Amino acid sequence: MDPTACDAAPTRLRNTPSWLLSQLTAHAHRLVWDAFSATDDRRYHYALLAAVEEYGPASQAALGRRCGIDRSDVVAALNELADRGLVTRSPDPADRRRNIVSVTPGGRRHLERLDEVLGRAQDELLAGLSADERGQLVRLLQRALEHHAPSRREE
Amino acid sequence: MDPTACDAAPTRLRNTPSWLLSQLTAHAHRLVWDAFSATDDRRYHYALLAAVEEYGPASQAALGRRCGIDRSDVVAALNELADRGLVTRSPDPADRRRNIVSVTPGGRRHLERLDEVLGRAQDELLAGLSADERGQLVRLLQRALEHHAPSRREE
DNA sequence: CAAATCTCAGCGGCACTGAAATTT
DNA sequence: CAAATTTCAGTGACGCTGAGATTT
Repeated sequence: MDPTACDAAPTRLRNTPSWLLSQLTAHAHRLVWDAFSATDDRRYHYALLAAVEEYGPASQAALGRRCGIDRSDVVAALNELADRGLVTRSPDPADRRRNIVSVTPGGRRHLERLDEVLGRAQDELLAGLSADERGQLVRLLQRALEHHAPSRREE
Repeated sequence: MDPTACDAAPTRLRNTPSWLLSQLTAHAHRLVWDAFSATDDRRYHYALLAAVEEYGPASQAALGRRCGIDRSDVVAALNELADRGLVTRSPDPADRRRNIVSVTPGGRRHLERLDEVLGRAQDELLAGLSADERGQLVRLLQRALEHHAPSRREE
């Protein structure tokens, strides 16, 4: 029999939100991985570039909080971005514990390229849904996530 | 500042379906992990028990296809379930390449306990959504997944 | 002193690949 | 022969923990 074939999933799984999320997220990760691998990027790279581009130079801890990335993984991902000249790290004169992370012009251009391939991956991911349904899905996900957001504090 | 605080995510991420899915799925995995860890279970255990319970004794390959679990990971998870007496493996006399996996009475009882704690995890996961919205989310996820389902074949 | 930041070392579930042995 | 099944060894992104050094 065809090894790529797929039988119906058990009813328990098919009706369990966390399982459905897991499955669709696995597809998403494959598609995004494929989209990013052409430039040797990973999801953390995109998230950090997007954060520093939108909010301007920030400390590593602040970037990690915005993106939901662990402090430890922020270090590793920024090392790679800095090695490629897409971001720079400089010590914060006002608080010498911190690094100020900035995006370079090359980093901005790189981010725009990632925007394009990521957009195509989203289209493929949600190809089974209409534009209306995609909007519904996004809003439901955002709403569900709000409930799990830790309390907001100032940076 | 509070290290558990959370600033607003970048606009790019907040509007990217794959990122929203990733984030909510991460919460789901944490909640399900916590729910299952009391009995030393993981998601693969539940999925495989659910599959063999619903469709009756089946080969490992068939179980893996139903659950979307790699053949290699099916082996490891079934080893653990069999060690605990929740499933049994016996060679298929009709096709000696295959093992026939069956759930034991203890396995059924175990599955029911997992159903309960998993249900509570789902409630917590979607606490921000109404019952109506939860239904919408489930249907949208199912629809989106159908587009990625490989062609169906007979077992 | 407590707390925050950066860094490094390491862990473990999960999704996956490749290959060997067996059988159809 | 090709293809399917089981098994094992190994890989790597990802989410996370703990600890140390530095600074506030």
